[in-house]
Amino acid sequence: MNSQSEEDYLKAIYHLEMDYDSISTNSVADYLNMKPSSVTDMLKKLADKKYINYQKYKGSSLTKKGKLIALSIIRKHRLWETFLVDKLGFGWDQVHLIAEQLEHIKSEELIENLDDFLGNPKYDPHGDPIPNKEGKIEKMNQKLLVELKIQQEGIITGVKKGTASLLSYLDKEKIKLGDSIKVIEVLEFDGTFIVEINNRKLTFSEKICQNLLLETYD
Amino acid sequence: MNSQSEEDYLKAIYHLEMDYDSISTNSVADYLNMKPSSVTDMLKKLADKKYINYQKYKGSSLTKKGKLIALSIIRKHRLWETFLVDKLGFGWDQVHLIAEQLEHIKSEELIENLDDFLGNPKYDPHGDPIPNKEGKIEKMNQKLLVELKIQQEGIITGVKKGTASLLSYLDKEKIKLGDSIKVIEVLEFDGTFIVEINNRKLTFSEKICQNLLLETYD
DNA sequence: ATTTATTTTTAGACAAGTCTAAAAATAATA
DNA sequence: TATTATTTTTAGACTTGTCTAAAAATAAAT
Ligand SMILES: [Mn+2]
Ligand SMILES: [Mn+2]
Ligand SMILES: [Mn+2]
Ligand SMILES: [Mn+2]
Repeated sequence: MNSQSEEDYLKAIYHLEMDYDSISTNSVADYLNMKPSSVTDMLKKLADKKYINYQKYKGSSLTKKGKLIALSIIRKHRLWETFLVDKLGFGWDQVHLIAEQLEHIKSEELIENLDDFLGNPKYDPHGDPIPNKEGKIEKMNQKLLVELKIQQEGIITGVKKGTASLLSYLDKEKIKLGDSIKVIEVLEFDGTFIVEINNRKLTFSEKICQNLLLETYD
Repeated sequence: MNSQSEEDYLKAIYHLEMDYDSISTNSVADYLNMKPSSVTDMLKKLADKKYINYQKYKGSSLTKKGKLIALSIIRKHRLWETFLVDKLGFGWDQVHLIAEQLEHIKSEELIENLDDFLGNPKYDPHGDPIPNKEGKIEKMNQKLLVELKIQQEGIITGVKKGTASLLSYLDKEKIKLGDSIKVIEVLEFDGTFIVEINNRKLTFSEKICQNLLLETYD
């Protein structure tokens, strides 16, 4: 049985591996708001358990075993988030901290029953794919809006980390996850995007475009 | 913020106070499968926090503050049990251990939304009353079937602790919580009860009658 | 190629929560 | 009441997960 801490570390390393090749001790510390010395201790323990490949001073990576555990925690996290939004009426910007706790509840049966109860959803309220029981997860062809060319289309799947306030703005503009978005024009002067969503033309600042994630059709 | 351990101790003391006047260190240790020395340590901490009245060698009792915390944990426990049975299709005999974990999730809003989602239930799947947000709990006029006189009626609310197998028997006989039960006859020879449930006459051994809890109308 | 800066690990400490073994207090029995 | 048994507390140890401060390794800059 793995502790809550161990699970959070494995999840952190998994997320960092999405963005970087080699995972440094400091990057894990930053991610988890922990001191590097604490991280070193935990990395040693996770390596003992064969959940990560850890070489002193060189960095870490998940083993197959560790990756499966990380994915099972992410599965639970995203299913609980879906429950909180779909069934309990929470907003997508309110569920993360609660799911951070719920993801550690130990019961195989619980999570499978929850999955069925929710209608076996494929995406969580932030548009992130939910891994299946076997740890298979859809690899998203995800791009930032700012990376799209004129006339290119995509489906809104989420926002970048640390931009929760963007969610409220989208809400206010009645823009939801799953909405289709098409680039009409880009102003060279300040990088402003003119886009079309739900048959409406809207103007997005460059900053918004740098933080809005889309799934594209290529 | 109270730890999971502190919450479990407070809940244990609350339950013990239902059955006994003075709560001994050893009784808490037995209840939680812990060593008495560990309990002493925790009792001191809970007393420091003004959650219990603790006097060396004399025993403990919950303060108003401690009782409110215990009741809030019990509220969460019973709401989660209701969720697991009503929404996720668990049996009443499968939910306790999972609720034992879920009861410690920290979020006021979560539990109030869950309460609404479940339709503000008054009783959990074992027939135990669910405390309200303010810590008010219905005092059940609960009796064992064996205590009823001939012609007296009651509503099945649960079974005594440690008799989980009785639940399966009742299930098999299509008897549910909330069913009304009436004593028709008591055989003096062996204490067998003849009762009426759902317009059926049934025979219950004395042992069953000593473990079946009813709410009576007096 | 040295020197300097950064990253990472080690060493040692601490809090929480548990345990065992022994001492002290209380209760039961002779 | 004196002795014995039981309950409860104390003393000291251990594990987990965290921290600070210092040392060691690696990377960057002169
Ligand atoms: Mn977590
Ligand atoms: Mn999410
Ligand atoms: Mn618990
Ligand atoms: Mn219950």
